[in-house]
Parts: sequence; structure tokens; C-alpha cells
Amino acid sequence: MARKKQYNETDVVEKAMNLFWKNGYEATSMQMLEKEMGINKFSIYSSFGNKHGLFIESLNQYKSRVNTTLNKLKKGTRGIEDIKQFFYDSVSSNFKNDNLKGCLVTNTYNEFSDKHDEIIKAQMESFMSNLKSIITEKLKIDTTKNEDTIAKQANYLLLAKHGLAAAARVNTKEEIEDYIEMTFKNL
Amino acid sequence: MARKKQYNETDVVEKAMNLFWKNGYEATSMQMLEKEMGINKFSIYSSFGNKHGLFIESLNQYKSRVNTTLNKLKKGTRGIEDIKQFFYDSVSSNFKNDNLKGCLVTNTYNEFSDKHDEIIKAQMESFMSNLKSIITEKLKIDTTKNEDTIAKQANYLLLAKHGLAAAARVNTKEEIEDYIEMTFKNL
DNA sequence: AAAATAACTAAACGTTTGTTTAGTTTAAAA
DNA sequence: TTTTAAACTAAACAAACGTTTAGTTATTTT
Repeated sequence: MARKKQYNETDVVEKAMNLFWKNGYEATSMQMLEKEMGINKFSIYSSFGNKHGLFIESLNQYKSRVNTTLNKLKKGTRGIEDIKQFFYDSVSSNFKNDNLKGCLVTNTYNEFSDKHDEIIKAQMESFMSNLKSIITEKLKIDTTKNEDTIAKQANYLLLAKHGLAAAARVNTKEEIEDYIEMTFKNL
Repeated sequence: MARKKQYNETDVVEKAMNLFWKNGYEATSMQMLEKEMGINKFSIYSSFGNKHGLFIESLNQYKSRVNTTLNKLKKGTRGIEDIKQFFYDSVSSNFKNDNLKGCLVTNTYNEFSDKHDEIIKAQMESFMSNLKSIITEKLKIDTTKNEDTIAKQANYLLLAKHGLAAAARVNTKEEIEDYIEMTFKNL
């Protein structure tokens, strides 16, 4: 044993996550990360291997943060109303902080859509399929709907959620709230 | 007068546009553009000033290309049905060519959302407000709707269009078509 | 107190970025 | 046919990128 780390890894990843969230992966440089995280490049590389490793760690931290909202949805018993509330919860961070634009997972999905990064790809797919199965479960609470309707509505909501996250980067609170209301009128 | 240009500017901008469309602004390097456009960096700079100038020119060419679809919408007399058809027309390029992802305007809107580029900003806003007024006009064909309903639906459709363009980068044809159908179900 | 080693600083690494520039080729104008 | 200037090639530019490394500081164990 020797000298102790003078920083907490969770703390610095949180700061990195916010920077990636704001700027995306490519547009966030090691220099910016160094400054924002408050530690030297050497420390970043010794803790996370490289920029990509730090990004994966940031994504994981984002996911566990989103898990709070996701668990709330999971526990819901009101079906579509729970999903609607989930949509509102998902965009709430946009209204609290101007810097946090959209959803980090969706932003990443878009940014990496034409690259072939297997690690990122797997992360995205697991997140999406998980969300889809939760939404499907909530839709099934209404027993009058047949399987085909549920499948179609789940796909619709997943795309609406993706679009919402994208639009949340540029649109106003009012526009977003109107959009959510209209989206659920169609169900 | 002296030597003639050995390339057609519209032709090389078309090629640049496709590259920007596929990769976005930052991720497209001058080296890639040089190769794709088939002309030397010197020629690019003498024709377009710099990378940014070439991008603006590419955006303009994209807009005039989209104008075909937009004019079709403008001429329509069936109201909401025309808008729905416009949504289908807008994503059709995604099914024809795997490389052309989403809508270049929307991609640009997202990529530049946290930068402050006044030229791009103005271009985006004029495009969006133009689209909004056309959509509003089509909605007004149904004279039973009041002004407030029309304003809300126009906002909804604008966001849905934005979301659709974002989702079109990653989703399948079936998911996208289901989404369009559901979007117009209750209007 | 001395030795050992992990955490730190800071400078350098080789590439790649967008942009410029010096030198050559080509074709219109004199 | 000579002059002239725009269009071309190719190499160089400084700056920024992600990454590595040599050298120093600090703390734990012997």
C-alpha cells in the first residue's frame, strides 16, 4: 500500500457524465474532462483506462440514475397513466438544468448509430429492450387490449419516447408538455 | 480569364451534403470531403471559403431538395391527409439509402443545439417556422377546429416530425410506419 | 527512520484537425 | 505566340486530439 486516491471515483464520473450529457462523446475532449473532473489526465487513465472506458462508466452511472424513475414505472399499477408520468419524469431534468440536454442514452444512440461500437451497441439494446418490456407490461394492465394492439402501442411509445428525448434538446417546456398530452390521447 | 474549373460546384456540394448527412458536421473531416468530392482542399477553400461555408452550401442544397416535398404539401387540399403524406415522404429517403440517416436539418439542429452559431441558428429557425406555417395552413382546411386547437396540433406535429427524423436514424421501417399511423390517429 | 509503492504533476508523444502557401499547369486574352 | 491569371498539386502549418511517460510527492509497511 502507498498513497491514497485524493478523489472519489463516483464523484468524478458524475462530473464526466454531465459533460458527456451536455456535449456528446466526440465533442468532449480529455482537456475538458480534466478540467471538469478536477483531476489530472494520468488519474483519469489509471482509473478508467481511456476516454471510451470513462464514457462507459458515465453511461452506467446515468443508467443507475435513471433506474429510480424506471423503478417507479415498474411499480405502477395504473397502466397508461404510469407510462405518461414516466414521460414527464424523463424530461424533468431538462427543466431543472439547462445544460442537461435530452437523454444521455438517446443522445448516445444517435451519435453512435453509424459507428460500429459493439460495447455501446449492446448497452443501448439492453436499455431499450428493458424499457420496451416494462411498457408492454403496463399496457397489459388493460385486459381489453389484444396482443397485437399492445405490441403496436409499445412500439409507438418507444419511438415517441425517443423523439421526445431528441426534441427535449431544442424545444420549450410548453411544447414538450403539449406533445406528451397529445401522444397519450392516441391510445 | 484563365483556366476553367474542372468540376461543377453543384455536383461536389451534393457529394459533400451526403457525407455531412451521414456523419454530421464535426465528424466529417476535410480529408474525407476531399476524397468524396474528388477535388483538392485548395479547390474546396477557393470555392467555399472554409468547412463551415461548405456546410452552409450543403444545407442550402438539402433545403432545395426538400422543397420538392414541401411544395407538394403546400399544394395539397386534403388537410391532415396531406401532412401525413408529407411525413411518409420525409422518411422515404431513409428506406432508399442506408447511408442517409434522418433529416439533415434535424440532425444539424441537434448537433448545433448547444453551440451558438448564428448563421446555422437562423437557417434552422427559418426552416422550422416555414414548416409550421404550412402545417397550420393545412390544419385550417378543417373549419370546425378553433384557433387554439390548430396551434396545439401544429406544435404537436412539429415535435412529432422532429422526433420522427431522430428516430428514423435508428428504427426500422415498420416501427416508423406504425408511429406515423398512430400519430395521426386522433387528429 | 528507511524502504517501497501508489498517486500525483507536467511535459511530451505521434496523429489528425482545419487552413494556408509556394510552385506548377492550363487556357483565355493580348 | 506571348502574356497573364485562375485552377491545380502537394507539402507545410499551428493547434488540438487521445495517450504515454519520466520524474516527484506522499503515505503505508517494514
